[in-house]
Amino acid sequence: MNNKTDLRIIKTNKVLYESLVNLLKDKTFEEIKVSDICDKALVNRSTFYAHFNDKYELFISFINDLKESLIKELSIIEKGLPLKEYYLKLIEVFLNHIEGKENIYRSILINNRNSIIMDMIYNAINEDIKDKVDTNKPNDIFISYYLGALINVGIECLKMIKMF
Amino acid sequence: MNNKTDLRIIKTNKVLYESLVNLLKDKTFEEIKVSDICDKALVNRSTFYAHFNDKYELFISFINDLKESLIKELSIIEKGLPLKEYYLKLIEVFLNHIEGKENIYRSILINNRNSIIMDMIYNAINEDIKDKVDTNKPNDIFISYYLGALINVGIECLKMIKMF
DNA sequence: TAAATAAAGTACATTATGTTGTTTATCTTT
DNA sequence: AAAGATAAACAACATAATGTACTTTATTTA
Repeated sequence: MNNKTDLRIIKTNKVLYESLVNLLKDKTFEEIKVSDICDKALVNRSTFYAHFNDKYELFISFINDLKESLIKELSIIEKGLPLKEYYLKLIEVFLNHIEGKENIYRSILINNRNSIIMDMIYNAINEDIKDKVDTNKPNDIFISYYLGALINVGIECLKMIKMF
Repeated sequence: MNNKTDLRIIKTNKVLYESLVNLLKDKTFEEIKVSDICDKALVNRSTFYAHFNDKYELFISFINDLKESLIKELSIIEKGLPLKEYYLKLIEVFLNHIEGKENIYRSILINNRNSIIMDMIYNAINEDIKDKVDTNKPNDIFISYYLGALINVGIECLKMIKMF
């Protein structure tokens, strides 16, 4: 169950992802049961367990895909920028990223403000910033400050967009 | 089951709180079962359900207590300060608050970076700031920015202190 | 088209939840 | 200090969800 090119595998993974994301619009992650996911995805429960040990694994797998796409988008930022300029570009890239995946992020964040996804964002950006900017500031706390700010603003934007 | 002065009630609430916090040192909140909490607390499971509908209610009740103590500590900040000065005091109060409840916050945040507690902190401070500072900036996003930064720095501090 | 293998289907053991009713222990009040 | 009130323990049960094993069916790949 690890051949990434088999259409059947790709397909069930996809519908399971979609099912989970859709359920997240209405429910907390914790309220969602494996059978809910399978019902909505029209996938047999035993098939689910052939792919994932539990719903957390599904979720994390999904989040990792999100992370990859975020990393890819971050990669357009040049190396060696001074921190301030990097940060400005970062804001742009990050808000675009969220906008592009708006429905997904909203689903996950509205009921949940899910910490796993917060960590994912934090880590993705943190890796990028350490790779690209060489700052001499007392590092982690400094970066943490700006990333906390940025992520929270991202969430706030989502909330606002929701209004309309 | 609502008389807040009955010693029995106070006592079981306390041991349930403590039990949960201790379990959070080793496990994710989601991994913790009601029976785990009861076992560690030496409380019968039916007693648990006499107090709380589920483990979330216990957790939220606990978080609300934390919130109250944070609000109390915030109350020493004067009203009418300009935003910048308010923010400086806020940093001080908040970091002290975390330091005072260090074990609790570490338990909850290490495995979890729990979103419920993040929201609690965010809301407590947000209410305080809106009550005390009258700023004319485009409000929510602005505040969101600084609070995200502040909270993340708090967490980062906890991580660092953990090292020693 | 054949061989490989994923998905569906079925059945079962186990665990966790939530509820109810009874007995025992503890607390409050007078 | 005793009586009445009530919380906690205990026990039993129904239900829901998890996770696993095995067989059959359908799809995919080569």
